[in-house]
Amino acid sequence: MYYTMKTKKEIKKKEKKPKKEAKAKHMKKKFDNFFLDFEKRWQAEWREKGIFKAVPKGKKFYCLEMFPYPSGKIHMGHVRNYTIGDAIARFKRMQGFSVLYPMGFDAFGLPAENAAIARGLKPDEWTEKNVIEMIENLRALGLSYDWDRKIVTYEPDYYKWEQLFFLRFLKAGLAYKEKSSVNYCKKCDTVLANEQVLNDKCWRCGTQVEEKDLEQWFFRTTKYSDELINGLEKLDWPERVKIMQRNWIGKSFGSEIVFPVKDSDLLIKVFTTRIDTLFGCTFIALSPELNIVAELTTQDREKEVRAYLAKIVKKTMKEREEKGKTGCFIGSYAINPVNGKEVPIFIAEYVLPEYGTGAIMCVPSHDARDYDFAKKHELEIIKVIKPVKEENVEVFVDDGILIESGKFSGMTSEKARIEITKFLEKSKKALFIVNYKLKDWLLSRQRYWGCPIPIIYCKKCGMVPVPEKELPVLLPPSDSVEFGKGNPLLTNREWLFVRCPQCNSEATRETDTMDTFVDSSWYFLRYCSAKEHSNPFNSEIDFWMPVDFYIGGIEHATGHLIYSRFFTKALSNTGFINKKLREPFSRLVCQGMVLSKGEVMSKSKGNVVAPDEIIEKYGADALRLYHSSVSLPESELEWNDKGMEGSFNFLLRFHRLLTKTKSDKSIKEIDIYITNELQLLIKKFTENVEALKLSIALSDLFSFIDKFSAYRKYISENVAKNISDTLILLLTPFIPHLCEELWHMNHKTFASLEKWPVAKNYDKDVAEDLGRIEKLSEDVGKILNITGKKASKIYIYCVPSDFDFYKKFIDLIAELLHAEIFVYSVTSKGKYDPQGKAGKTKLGKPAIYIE
RNA sequence: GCGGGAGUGCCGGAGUGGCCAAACGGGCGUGGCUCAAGACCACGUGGCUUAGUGCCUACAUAGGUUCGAUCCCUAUCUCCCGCACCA
Repeated sequence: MYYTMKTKKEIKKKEKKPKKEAKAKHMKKKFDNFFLDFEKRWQAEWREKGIFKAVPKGKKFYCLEMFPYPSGKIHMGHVRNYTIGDAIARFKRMQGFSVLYPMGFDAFGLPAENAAIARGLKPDEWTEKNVIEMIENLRALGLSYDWDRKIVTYEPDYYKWEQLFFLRFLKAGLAYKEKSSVNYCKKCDTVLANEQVLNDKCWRCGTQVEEKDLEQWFFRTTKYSDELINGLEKLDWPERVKIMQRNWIGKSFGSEIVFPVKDSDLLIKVFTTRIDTLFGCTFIALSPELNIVAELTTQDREKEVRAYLAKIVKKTMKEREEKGKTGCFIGSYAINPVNGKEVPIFIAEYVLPEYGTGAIMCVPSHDARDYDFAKKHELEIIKVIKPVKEENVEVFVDDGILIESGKFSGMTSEKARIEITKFLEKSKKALFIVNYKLKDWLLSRQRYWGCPIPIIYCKKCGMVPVPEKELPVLLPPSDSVEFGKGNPLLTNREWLFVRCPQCNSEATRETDTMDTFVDSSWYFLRYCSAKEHSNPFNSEIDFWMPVDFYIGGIEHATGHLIYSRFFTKALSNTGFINKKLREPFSRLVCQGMVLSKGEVMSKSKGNVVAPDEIIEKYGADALRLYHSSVSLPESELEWNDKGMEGSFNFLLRFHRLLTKTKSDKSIKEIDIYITNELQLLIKKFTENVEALKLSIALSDLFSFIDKFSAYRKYISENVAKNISDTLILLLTPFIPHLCEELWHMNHKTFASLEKWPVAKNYDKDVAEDLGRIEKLSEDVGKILNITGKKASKIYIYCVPSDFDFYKKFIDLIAELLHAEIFVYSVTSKGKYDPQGKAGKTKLGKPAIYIE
């Protein structure tokens, strides 16, 4: 009978009985609340003693998390965000910084109002209930906030300042009202800012937005377009956020060119970044929305133009963008100022009314869109740019060398852009211009649950600002308005009708309220002086600002994080805060999402893991540890029940190691070694936390604990105590409750307020010596494991230069290996290696023989 | 289409020129512990090999730079994210 060769392992596997069950027998006992008990106790203790109060003194550190919308219970995303923030706040506090670490609630907003309509609740009651519940949730996590600085944005004490800012911005020309085409969400029954429209849909409910011509309030964010771009350079922010903001602001350098219209006094201005292609311009395209379209339309084309416009009106912006390149000749011709060429004027759906001048010069030879349009409408295509290298493309859109361009032929595109503009500038036909995609911030909302805009409309005086001393304009009580019938503020006549502050005649209030993003654009400033009642800010702001560490989700990259930067600049310019304070957040970190089963946790996907349930089962420390040890803050975090249990088991192990183990017999060399290793741990751990590599810091610490645990019985009590204390302190930012509990057993103080451990010198030689001995015992262990022997005598054959080393540590080795040790120099190997088996080794490693 | 990022073991995820067959955690396997138990401890977990060891093949794929690459460069493929007719 033939048989196939099997590896040792396979044979071994087969021989073994198929046992199991032993493990499965462990019945899950009910959690006995050991951890929960002291977690609650310490939370109460911290609160009673007020140990996390922020006091402006010495070196400061402002640690901030994006405050939550009070939707009810906190979710895993919050836990992740705040666990990281709290670890940093605690770490800095222990390093001796005065730390401002506040929390508040972004309490105004549509969901509260919609809940009111849907469930027959009042927005204020609903919100208040949620705030209370969330505070409880946050407390149960053991976060070290200074709750005295809590902000809730629906409180008049908060929003009255917002109204004051609005009035001053209005005076400074930073706020204005204007009629324009705006995005309107039917479902939310309000207009939306540009930033709140995603792919033509409402960011909140996903409804297709409509365009409406309405009179709306705006903040002049575009005033700071340049500063918003340039300021990014100095900020310690994730590069991707900076890129998103740069793209959003969309600065581009180009030229504005004037095209006179043939047989007319009218002029058409176009914006282009490619004036170098001007000689290739074969038509002009206007946005159908432009006013001059009517004037430029000739009689013979009127019918077609009307028909075309009627067709366009029916399309949404999105459809226009997707469908492509329809257009219509309107009869007039424009004159190219550089060569006098007459070119036809079209209206075309792909020309955006709001960017540049709403009119473009079209060069089908060097622009893909113009090319498509020209093909469709059979227009002339003239090549005026030659590629530097031969290239075989239909439409060459890159820079190259000019041809067929009069005296500019032969120039590079780059040079020609300057020269052509300069040339036309002389006759006032062109100028250099910078264009931005950023638009002003539409801040008014036609809803109830927001900060009222402090304006009054008088029949005689027109628009009148509410006098500052009459602020705040309070939101009328929620039971005095009607919901679900348009803007609820219109339904309360008592609130709506007022006297004009100037002439006392009949007047009405502005019924629009402010976008909730206004509330979140300055809350970080208010934390600095949350208890100040006579002014929005006091001198503490100069101490705490700017925020040193800001953590939150990436979704705010082009919304909140631009608005806040705008607001800081505007407040600085209107004198509310220091002139020099131009940027609110020095360092920004965007934490990754929390995933479950490969997808973002969300109710609709049904993969939500509720933090409060986890806390009930394992305690807050275990949950916090899981969040900080499983992946780096900026990466995504995959939820894993087993991993969660692993974090919990670590707490058990750590607790046991520090409270239940004792030494049998102390060995001096081990004491020295482990103390030395501790120094390395402190150094690396501190560096890693500083660099926000929390999971790496913790994995180093876990390794150290394994080692500490392995040697524990040889470590003298006073050394072990020192190590334990250090470990407790290092872990305090991560698992504060357990650390506080363990610390309390031997000290009267709070671990949370102790000094962060400082590393002493690390001795490499000490580590190397012990490392060699560890390697030796590892080898011995392997041999014993395989042979099943018990070591009674161990022979070590080493090179002559190592002889002294092993001789020196012979007692330690004997102790660790529980055997009699014999050390021989390898020169006499043959003589002392009776079995001839111990000689197979490489330089530097001793040969071992075990009896 | 443009811009950004990433591809490492059964899984999550470190490492970013040699100390790496690869931290730490999870899973799995083998053995120990048989009342400190909600567990714990030891060893193993690419292939072959040895009483400890050594060798080979690996860090998406294909090339290149280098004495030497998971790490640098080039191309390709895949995935994720942001913007999207911005003139």
